[in-house]
Amino acid sequence: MSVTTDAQLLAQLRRGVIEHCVLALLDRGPRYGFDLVRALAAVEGLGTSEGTIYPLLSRLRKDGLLETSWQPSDQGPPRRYYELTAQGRTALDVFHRHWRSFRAAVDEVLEGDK
Amino acid sequence: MSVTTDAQLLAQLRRGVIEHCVLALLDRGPRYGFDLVRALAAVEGLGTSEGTIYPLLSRLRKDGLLETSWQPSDQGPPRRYYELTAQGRTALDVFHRHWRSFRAAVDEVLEGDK
DNA sequence: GACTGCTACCTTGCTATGCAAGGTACCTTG
DNA sequence: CAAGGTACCTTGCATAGCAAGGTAGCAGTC
Repeated sequence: MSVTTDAQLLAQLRRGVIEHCVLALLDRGPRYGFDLVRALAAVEGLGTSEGTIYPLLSRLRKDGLLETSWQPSDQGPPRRYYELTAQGRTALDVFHRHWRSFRAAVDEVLEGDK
Repeated sequence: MSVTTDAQLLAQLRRGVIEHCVLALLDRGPRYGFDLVRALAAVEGLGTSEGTIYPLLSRLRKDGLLETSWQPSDQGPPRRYYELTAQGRTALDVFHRHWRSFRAAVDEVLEGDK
């Protein structure tokens, strides 16, 4: 048992990145939760589920990184749109820097001396 | 409260990567736990503690990715050296591929349309 | 109107795992 | 023998992804 599967491996990688991928997506314009799930699913390795996204969006809102507004839909129930606050944009910038240096660190260890 | 701190941000990033960084380090030769902690601490962003490493090494050993042997030290208590098994090397290769594609996915989302 | 299916929201409970803190023990130096 | 560094390991907590389940609006079909 255990012996990390591919799925688990990716799940672990997503951790701590998804949050900021959501911010990055919202940096391009407002979006609603269900749509974010689809957008992430379209990117290999970032696919996730509603059980991940909704609690995440709640948290980001509570932390003041996102604002929301309900809007009716042409076809279906109303949607809750999320958009970045100034604080959210700052957090995204901070992450951006961290990501670059982190990525380099991992590359360094992985490629090492090969 | 909450509002992810830099430390927490990095901790989340490390998740799912540390495990394979350890494998990568051991791919260059056997090493003991305490030394791995120091080696990781030397890489910006990958610094972690014994409370992380020892349970991790145990798990990897249980999963058959590592083998261990006790060896006396010149100065101090005996050391438990870890080295990769064939299975461990395979796991490292698998991760390597995942990492590259994951890294590209995140870059794509982050850089997006800027 | 009732049924089906899609869209869209959200919550509960489980699990994995990083880490601070604490504990044990070996060895050397004074 | 006391102190300090090295080295091992465990306990308990907090976080966060996710499967599964729940609610409800809307559209099309019979």
